[in-house]
Amino acid sequence: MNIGEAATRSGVSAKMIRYYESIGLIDAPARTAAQYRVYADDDVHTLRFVRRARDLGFSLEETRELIALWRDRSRASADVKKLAMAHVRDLEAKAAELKAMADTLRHLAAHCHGDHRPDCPILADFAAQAPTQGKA
Amino acid sequence: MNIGEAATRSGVSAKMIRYYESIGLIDAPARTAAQYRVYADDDVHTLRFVRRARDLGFSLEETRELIALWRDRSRASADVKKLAMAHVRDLEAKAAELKAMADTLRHLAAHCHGDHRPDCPILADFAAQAPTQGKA
DNA sequence: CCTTGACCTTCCCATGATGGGAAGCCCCAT
DNA sequence: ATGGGGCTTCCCATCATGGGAAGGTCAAGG
Repeated sequence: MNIGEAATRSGVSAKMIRYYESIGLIDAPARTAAQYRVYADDDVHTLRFVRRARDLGFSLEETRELIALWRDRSRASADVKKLAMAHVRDLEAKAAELKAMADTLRHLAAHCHGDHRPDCPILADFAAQAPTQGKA
Repeated sequence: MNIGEAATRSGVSAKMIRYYESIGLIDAPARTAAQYRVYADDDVHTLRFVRRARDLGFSLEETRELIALWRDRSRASADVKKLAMAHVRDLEAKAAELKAMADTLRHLAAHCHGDHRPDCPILADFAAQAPTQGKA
């Protein structure tokens, strides 16, 4: 099949498929005489694997490692689990960070009248002195 | 003061100060005869405002709007609150998304032995068919 | 057989925010 | 006057993705 069909079937855009090939994340497929890339079902399978890893927030480099582990029949499941759990901690840390920002802002907004008056604790906070340390 | 001191005092790197100036987020400061940028206390104040907005996850474009609102004494606090709450929802949505990924992965990892054996439900899930729809 | 349109190819550019580093000038203290 | 640190501009890299141009290809229908 051509790249368009592989894209549709895998959920990875043709643009990205070419890119993944260029960085060596996936193997270069065979070509027709006219240089068209030709994919097999197994390639689509790999692309879906990549898609799933990306959807779960793994970087392309991490995805590269995951593919290697996937291909390596002799790897221990502990290796995979270790990588996965490290990523879980990353994700949770980032989520917590975003949540903290949201909470701070929500708190500031709660004290903002939100009416026609100009006074606003949100901007007042932003404009307050002290970068991080206390004491200007 | 020179850009280095403004950077230290505001918590914004000299590199970023120049960048913010180049995109018109902040005003171009006066220059010495030797083209050195000269900042006043008020400029540091603005830079700290930007820093705070960035720390709370606002994009530079949103920060631009916030500065405009900050400078506009006649704006209604409702305008600020609206922008802030929209951002809070953004942050919370992103946090929830990351949390969902983490939960999914944590769940998969929970079923992974994590020992010397090669079988791993994590990779098995990644390699499973079906992109998003059910049914291959 | 030729046209049309959908598909493919490569190549370059843009995003958003930031950092790194080079080449060259400037300023102050010793 | 010399040295070192700070300043200037300019270009490049990151990370993952999309947009689009210019040109070749293939299949279907007239």
